Amino acid sequence: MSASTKLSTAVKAICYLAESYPEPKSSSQISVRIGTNASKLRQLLSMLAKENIVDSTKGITGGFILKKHPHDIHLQEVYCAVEDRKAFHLDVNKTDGTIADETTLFNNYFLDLFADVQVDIEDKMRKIFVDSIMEKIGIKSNFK
Amino acid sequence: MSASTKLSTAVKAICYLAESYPEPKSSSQISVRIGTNASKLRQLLSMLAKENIVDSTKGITGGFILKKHPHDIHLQEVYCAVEDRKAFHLDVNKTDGTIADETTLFNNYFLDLFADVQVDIEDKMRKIFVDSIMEKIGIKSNFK
DNA sequence: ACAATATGTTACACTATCCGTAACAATTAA
DNA sequence: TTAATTGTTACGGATAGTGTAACATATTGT
Repeated sequence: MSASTKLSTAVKAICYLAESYPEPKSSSQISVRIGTNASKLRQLLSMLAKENIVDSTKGITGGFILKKHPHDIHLQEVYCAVEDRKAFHLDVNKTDGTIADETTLFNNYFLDLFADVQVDIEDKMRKIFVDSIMEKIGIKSNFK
Repeated sequence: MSASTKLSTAVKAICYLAESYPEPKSSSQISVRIGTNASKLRQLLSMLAKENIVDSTKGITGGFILKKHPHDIHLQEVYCAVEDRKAFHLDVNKTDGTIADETTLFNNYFLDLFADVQVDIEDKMRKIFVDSIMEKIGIKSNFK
């Protein structure tokens, strides 16, 4: 899954869990609602569980429930939870084995620039909370 | 070529042309210098030529020369010259044929957000000029 | 006029990544 | 014990990235 797809899919799932709180929802239930397949969804949700954003229980009555208030979940933490690589990763044409030549200096310059961009994006995402998204979409939260 | 690779490669070529100005350099000369293959490089440089950033001449004594002062070239215009798609494109999980449902609302929200990010990035790039990069790398410009 | 060499463009194979799906062990509740 | 769920891994098909080749076109030098 690409980074941006992971983020949007995870947020969709979180919003659905907020709406249906406190009823646990299975991965297949969520998948039919938000249009992703259940297996990939479980991958995302298990990562969210490790960051204590959702809770998961196995067994017949099991499923996922929201663990954190939508007002306290911002996009950056969702992103970091589901994306192992550096967010919105950007590439440069990597040089061959030769040591610190001019091309390497260029690459380092652009890697620094792209890292800066990365920081900007994360700062932006840190200011956006799930409850504001739900409000815009028109979904009511039943959390707590 | 990925968007970010195109940008960094194009800037490398521009810096090299600024350094060797006004001597025209062939795509193969540039390629051995910056470590990309000549064919892909010609693709980038022909796009830069269409935006009047470089000039190209055919024939035995031909090649590419810089047309614009490094102080007047910012990264955003280089990017737009070499990238046809929207810069730093980000994706959402596109919905199937069904019309404006909840998932579509979500996707539109995230597409808007990603477009915002895009604007931020371009604004950042608009403030960075090639001459400042050359200075940091340690390349002297012989333009004009 | 002709040969040599450059750009500009298209195409192709190879590779890596993305995406949906399946499979299965571990766990839990009825 | 049985059924259903999570958590994880793996796999095939599709898509995109990458390096290279090929060739038409244009231009210079002899």
